[in-house]
Amino acid sequence: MSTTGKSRKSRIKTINEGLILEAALDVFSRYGFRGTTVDQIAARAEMSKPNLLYYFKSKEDIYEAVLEKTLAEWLAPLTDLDAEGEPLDEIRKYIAAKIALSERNPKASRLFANEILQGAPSVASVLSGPLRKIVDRKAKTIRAWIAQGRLARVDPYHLIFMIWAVTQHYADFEAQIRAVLGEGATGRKHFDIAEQTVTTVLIEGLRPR
Amino acid sequence: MSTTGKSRKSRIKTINEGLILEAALDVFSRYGFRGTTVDQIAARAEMSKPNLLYYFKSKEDIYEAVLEKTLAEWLAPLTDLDAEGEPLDEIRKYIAAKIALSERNPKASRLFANEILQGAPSVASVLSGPLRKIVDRKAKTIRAWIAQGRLARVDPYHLIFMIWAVTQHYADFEAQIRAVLGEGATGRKHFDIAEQTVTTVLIEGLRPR
DNA sequence: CCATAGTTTGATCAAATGGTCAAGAAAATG
DNA sequence: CATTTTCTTGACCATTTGATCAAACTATGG
Repeated sequence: MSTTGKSRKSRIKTINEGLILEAALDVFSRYGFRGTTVDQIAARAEMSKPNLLYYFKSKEDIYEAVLEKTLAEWLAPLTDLDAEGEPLDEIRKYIAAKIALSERNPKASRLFANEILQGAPSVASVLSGPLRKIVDRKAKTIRAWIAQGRLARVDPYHLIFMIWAVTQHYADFEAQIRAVLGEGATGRKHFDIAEQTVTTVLIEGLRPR
Repeated sequence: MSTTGKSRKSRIKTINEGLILEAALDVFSRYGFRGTTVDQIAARAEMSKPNLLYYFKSKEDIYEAVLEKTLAEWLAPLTDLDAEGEPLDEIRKYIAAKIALSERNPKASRLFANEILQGAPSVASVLSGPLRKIVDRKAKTIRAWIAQGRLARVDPYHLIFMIWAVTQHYADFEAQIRAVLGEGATGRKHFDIAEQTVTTVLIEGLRPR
């Protein structure tokens, strides 16, 4: 979509679609698909409901759009795990990237969490298709590292699940973490400690013995 | 309204309240409070909607009841972490207990996850009250273990968060795990590998150095 | 400054939803 | 077995919700 293409988006259209997707992420990430109303999204986007439905035909269309936009970013870091690199370094980098993502865009994480909690009705095919393919590939990489004695003997799949769990937890359970640490526990310092703790335990736990 | 005591519950009442709470856990754990309808709960409980509302005044009443019933069980294992025990053993037991809970009652975990994702509107006071108190106490225990050189130097709070994350992940993200591992990956074997992986990495990662 | 394409909204609709109520059916009680 | 209490439900209600539409408004290119 450039200035010359056949279907150039008007300025207004671009802006409004952006506003809608942003508002939709806000609401869907909190209440899930069924718990969200179109009025809520429209209100957050400061737009009338019919106007919102002028840009997206239905609530489901909005959901699909915001989910797709989010999913790519959310799953990308795993691809960067490099078989040629030093195993513990690669894993450390992966953890750092995922925690950074949780800090920068927690709503994306929660949107995804909500979708999975509800049984992944909209992304089931992505999970058992593309995602599974990447994970299978990376599992092979990890297995190779283990065979070379450069990593502790652990199940590669569950290792990946563990990393997902501990990194996304900071976005998904933010409310709980804030309550336990006290409201003052916001900001970068808290994420730094989190990353350091997670990294230390996992890396030491994965060191070959 | 009784024979002896001041408020003995009739057989039918006991049975039906149980059916309702079970059905409610089923639906709330999947769709969250806002995404759940009273009709859905009534249908799962094989009961008419007015009849259901005869036992619980409102949707919110049902939610509070099922949440409270679940919360106690869900948070209990942490209490058992014993300052007098061997640190790595205690943590191993705690992990085992939490994973067992995820396997036995994944819906409870998902109910809780949904509540937290939505900002913990109904359990905020529990989180910043009783839960926080327990966690503070256990954090002190962990700190003492570290001071005695019996545990690696990590932040106690984030260690607890890590354990919550990796154990509850198997319940909360079940749909994703099934998709990635293939549908055949159900059953106890898969949970055994999970527990072994999680335990190995965390325990080795926490061994004092 | 007109014409066309793109944008916005008030009014409206059918379906879904949380909740009520009166009246009937079943249990418990004496 | 008569009566009182508990339980159950069909019918109903006010709101909310997803979606539509015609009419009005605005941007923009010629």
